[in-house]
Amino acid sequence: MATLKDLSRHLGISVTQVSRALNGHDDVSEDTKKRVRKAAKKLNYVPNMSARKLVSGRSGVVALVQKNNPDLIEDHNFVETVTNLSIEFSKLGKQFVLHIAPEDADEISVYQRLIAGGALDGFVVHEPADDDPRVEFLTNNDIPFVVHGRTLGELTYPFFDIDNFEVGYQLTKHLLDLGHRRIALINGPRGLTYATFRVQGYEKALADYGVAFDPGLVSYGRMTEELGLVKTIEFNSLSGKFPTAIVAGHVRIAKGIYQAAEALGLSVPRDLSVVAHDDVIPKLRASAFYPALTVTRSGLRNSWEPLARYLSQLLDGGSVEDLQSVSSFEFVVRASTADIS
Amino acid sequence: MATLKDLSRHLGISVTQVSRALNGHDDVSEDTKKRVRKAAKKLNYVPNMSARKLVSGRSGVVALVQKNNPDLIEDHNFVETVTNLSIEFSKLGKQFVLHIAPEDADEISVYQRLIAGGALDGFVVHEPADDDPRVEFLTNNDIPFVVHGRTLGELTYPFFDIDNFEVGYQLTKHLLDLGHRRIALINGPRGLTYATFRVQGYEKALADYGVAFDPGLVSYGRMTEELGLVKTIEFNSLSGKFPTAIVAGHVRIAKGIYQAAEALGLSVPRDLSVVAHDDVIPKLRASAFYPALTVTRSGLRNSWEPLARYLSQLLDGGSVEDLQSVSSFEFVVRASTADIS
DNA sequence: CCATCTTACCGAAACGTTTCGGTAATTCCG
DNA sequence: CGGAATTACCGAAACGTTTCGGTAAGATGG
Repeated sequence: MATLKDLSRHLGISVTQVSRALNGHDDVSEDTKKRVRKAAKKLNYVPNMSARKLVSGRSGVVALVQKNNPDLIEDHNFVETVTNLSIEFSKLGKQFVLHIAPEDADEISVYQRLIAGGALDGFVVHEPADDDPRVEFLTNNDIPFVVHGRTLGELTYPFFDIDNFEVGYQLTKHLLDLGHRRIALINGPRGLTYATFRVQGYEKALADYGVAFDPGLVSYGRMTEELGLVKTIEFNSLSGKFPTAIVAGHVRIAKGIYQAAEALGLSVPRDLSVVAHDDVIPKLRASAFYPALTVTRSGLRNSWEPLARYLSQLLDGGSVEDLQSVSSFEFVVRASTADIS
Repeated sequence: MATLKDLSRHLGISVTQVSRALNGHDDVSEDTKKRVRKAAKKLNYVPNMSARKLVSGRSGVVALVQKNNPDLIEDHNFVETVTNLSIEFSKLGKQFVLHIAPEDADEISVYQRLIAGGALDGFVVHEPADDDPRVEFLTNNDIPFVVHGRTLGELTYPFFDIDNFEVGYQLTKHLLDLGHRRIALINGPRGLTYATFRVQGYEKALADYGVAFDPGLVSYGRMTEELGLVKTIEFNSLSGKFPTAIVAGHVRIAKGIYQAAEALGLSVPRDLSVVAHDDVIPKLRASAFYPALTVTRSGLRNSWEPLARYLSQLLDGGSVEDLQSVSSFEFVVRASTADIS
């Protein structure tokens, strides 16, 4: 474990110059920089993080805090988020810590405790709600964070999101253009911003086509196959009001809808049109559905790199405006919708 | 961000005494300790990790290093390990970092780099091989680590494992007792210690019953449904040598065997007996198989807590002998085997 | 040629904690 | 009563880094 002092002694120059040389400051001659770098490599020098952190006040560690729950490990979305953020932050030379808080913990106080000791520099906030208390807390306390998605309030923080209003709008519009008028929506969990945006897009499309909004045709829940299955069957029990088309918040939900249709003896797309949003999960290909599923497509995998980068840049003093993006999506028409006009 | 100096000033005693009071040293009066603790709470004092680490040489961070690979996120076992270790280390007040190394990286140098900066205190080694280079490296360099499983060499490190030799032995013996003589084994990946132990147990049982060992009846691979399916069908193409029973290294493999049996028109257990080892994965219940699967059972979930604790205790100077355990398992007889004697 | 600027360097302080060595004041014991 | 032990405290140094303020030596310019 060589230190700066070792290098200094070895090279016959001051610790100051060694430090500045390695950090690329400009009041060190090129020649000295070269010599220092060579010696550092030779002596296998690695900067001591704790010391660096002590003086800079930074730890180089970022975290995602998640309340524990029994289904957490089964939550494919969550697992993918954690794994990929871990990879991306590794690339940026930062440590990414998953901090699981006890199920009954007050999340806010967990953030407080973690930040206070200087053990952590910032956070990634996952699945934000319309009016998210975590975002409010972190903002008020000037704690650096980045959001995967966004809240409905003022956007004073870095985030990466896709245009979920437009997702809801386009999926619904596509069905309206085909003549559908009874269109159901099986959305994500109520209160999460992406679900809110999607239902808003859905409502706007209906309004643009002069179709009345029927709250009975909108349902919310965790985006699983089961949700699609159960809700579709529930829609069926609405006597005489079964929708001719369903917008699904996720390909997984659509899978459940297909199952329900089969159970109910309905044919997709003849009796029921289905569209969904596709996050591009490797093991769940919308194109492999039978009939192939029409989707808005926007790879979740494109979000990890910007998320990690945004937080990193924020910590390096980047300005928030440069660290926000709303990514777009593709519309992929396949075989799961019928023209009934 | 209150510091020790703040507390010292506030209480009118030296920084030294404040530090010692909070750390429970015995040359501080009970009265002072109480006052200090109260003030610490009041001023919302949280020790600065970087400073503490700088002097102690410890960072409070432990890691699991894993080479990236395309299937990593799909690897349920891996994900469960990471999530649960994260939870357990959180409980112990340590940060657990998952460090994903690039696919082409030299794992050893990753360890070296991480440990050198003082950023990490120790490692968890996952899925050890018979003669694991990571274990060798970490041992030689006196870097603290704990192994999930163990290697074949000298056990000079903390580990938590189950008795996989006995797993192999008991599963095979059970089939032998029922009169089976052509018994196949579909094992985990070749070279991993648990797979090695299991095949040794399998061979020993055969030997004890005077049955010749046939290498053609043993196969290795990642423990997936697909492996069970493919290998069973391959066994079938061995003309006239189809086994009457199969030992599966994992319930998932057994699932594939059941599928293959169905495809081949074979009935379990009439035409083919099946036994497996059961890690007790929530979504994969051996008792829900039809026919219900006979297994050796040993919950993977019982390993996280000891693993985290062992590493923690090792870092606190615990002696290795107290930090090793080979856990046992239950034998659960169900309906997947037939007596053919 | 003198003043100013630039280049390349250095010493010392600072970050917040732990710990080593030391010291008064009190208690104990024969 | 006098020396030894015990109790409760403190100052200063140390961990390894960054950075602030300063300084010589040489280059530049009018």
